[in-house]
Amino acid sequence: MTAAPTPRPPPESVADLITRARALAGRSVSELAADLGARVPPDQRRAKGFVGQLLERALGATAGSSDRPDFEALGVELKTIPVDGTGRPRESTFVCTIPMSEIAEVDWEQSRVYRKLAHVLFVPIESAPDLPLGARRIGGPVEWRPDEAQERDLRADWDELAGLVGRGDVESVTAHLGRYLQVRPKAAHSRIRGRAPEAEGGWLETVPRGFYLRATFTEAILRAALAPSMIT
DNA sequence: GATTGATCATAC
DNA sequence: GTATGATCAATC
Repeated sequence: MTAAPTPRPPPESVADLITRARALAGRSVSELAADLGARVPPDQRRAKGFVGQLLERALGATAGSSDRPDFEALGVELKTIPVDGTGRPRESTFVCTIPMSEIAEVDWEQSRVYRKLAHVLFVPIESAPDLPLGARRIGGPVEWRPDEAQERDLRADWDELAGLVGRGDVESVTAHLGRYLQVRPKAAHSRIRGRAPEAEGGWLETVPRGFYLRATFTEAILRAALAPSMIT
């Protein structure tokens, strides 16, 4: 029960990272917080990123608030994902903000979405409205790289959505668009403005937006990991 | 009950 | 203000 924060060295390999993540499976948020010398926030409405940041520390993530992968040397991104009792994601998954003012000059392979989703370690977190933050348990990690079909679908979504923003139709982009990827506001509050292209060639001040993965998509990823051999 | 649009915490 | 980490809560 040491209270001093213990700096974790970064994992030396993907296998090392997964081994560490597996060692956390079954443990509760309060147990992990105690190990790291962190206090579990008393009001979970004000603790939205707490578990994700706790896992970063526990696993030795290096990127901090930079736009690099969480595990820079491995090129792996860490995502915690809240799941219900059946393992179904309870929320969409934030991917990245949209660089609206320059999105027209970016193609898929250069995009933040492509880079962020190239290699992800998902860590499910048991979650329910009536389950206190500290009592939530950490699940087994799921390493994921998009397969051919998944990348094709994500790219199609990105082409459509980024295309709309890039050609000045940002105001017509709602969260209804996109099969697996969607665009939603991403800001501290709705009065924040960013700059997006206007169809007429000028600039429009509008709320900053981000790309999110729909829960149907992450559900398929988690489900596939639980049924590794559906061939035959 | 699922989904969309809005919001919260922290570091720099 | 930027980025990171996300979930909340009003609405469909």
